[in-house]
Amino acid sequence: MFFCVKNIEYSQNSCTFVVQYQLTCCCIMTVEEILHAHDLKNTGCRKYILGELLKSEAAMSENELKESYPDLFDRVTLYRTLKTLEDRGIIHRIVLNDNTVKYALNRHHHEDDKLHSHFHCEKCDEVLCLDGVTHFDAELPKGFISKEVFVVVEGLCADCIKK
Amino acid sequence: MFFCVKNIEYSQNSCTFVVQYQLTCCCIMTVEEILHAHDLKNTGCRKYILGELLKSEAAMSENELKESYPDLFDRVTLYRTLKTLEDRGIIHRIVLNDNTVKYALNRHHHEDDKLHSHFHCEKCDEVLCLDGVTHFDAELPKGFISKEVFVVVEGLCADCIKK
DNA sequence: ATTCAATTGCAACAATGATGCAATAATGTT
DNA sequence: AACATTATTGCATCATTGTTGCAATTGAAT
Repeated sequence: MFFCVKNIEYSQNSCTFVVQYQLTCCCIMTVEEILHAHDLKNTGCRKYILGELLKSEAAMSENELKESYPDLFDRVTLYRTLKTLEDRGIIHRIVLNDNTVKYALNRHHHEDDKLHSHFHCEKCDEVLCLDGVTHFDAELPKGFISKEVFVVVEGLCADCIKK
Repeated sequence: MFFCVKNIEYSQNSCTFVVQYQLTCCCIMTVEEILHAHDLKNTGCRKYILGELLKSEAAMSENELKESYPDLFDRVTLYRTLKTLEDRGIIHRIVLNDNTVKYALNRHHHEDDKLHSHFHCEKCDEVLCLDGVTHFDAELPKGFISKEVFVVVEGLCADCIKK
């Protein structure tokens, strides 16, 4: 199955991230279309989570997702839906150094990405995906190979410095 | 309070890590002496944890620490002891991308360290502190400042590649 | 040996991850 | 528009981990 966005053809398997990037950043597609593109049913919880994440620039925790409507969905439903969205490559989970977890949309082309870096404000707890240029080099012990690198930069965001 | 190791004087507050580094890597001091240097009582759980971590090159999880003697200490005691040792700067906790936690000795001079990087073997689950040269550069949004950077490199260790 | 503060074990609770199962909802078909 | 089928949801439930209070115990200074 192929579909076309902005005159570029993508197979659904190999390039959904690019499509989604155009979606979320250029607002060409709706939540429903994202789900359809990934062969997922248009259910309430999925629409809600994607809607919230699309509205938010920052990554969101399970609690932050529940904030607006605490009892809209069962805890397990939220948990399973987040897992499904993660498995399908629509969102990713970010594990912070304090052991908490946040979720964010995969707004970019992640397929070949091996470096996942995020910023965590120690004051307001906001988490952002670092989309700018990021370099990482580590000297590994002999014979070791690296596959993926996860980085969390802890610091203060611009808003919190002002205050 | 000052004390002397290898003809170099260190104030206890500012340089305990250096002392400890000499300790653990050069085997000048015992577990008891480490505890004494940090003004901590010589208790069973502390001696056990430090002993296990000193024996092990890799970081250890709570379960790995309990493996040899499952019922030697209460779960809460282990938890609190790990916290004490972390608070005193003797060990550090490593949060992996799968949400699990491991602990390792602060074998190096960590005071000015802002980059904490670890290797996690996806096959055998072993975690090592990356002591070699490690560089990290990230372009942060305008006005943001970074304080600490936590890195986890996921991959395969030499032993697991051979197999 | 005594004393005092620190440490430990136990009970208990919260938060989170995870699974089974029956009820319900979403989509393609008639 | 109703139906059938499969996926999704809510509920019950359990495991694991983080956390605190309190009374009993232990470490080490005297």
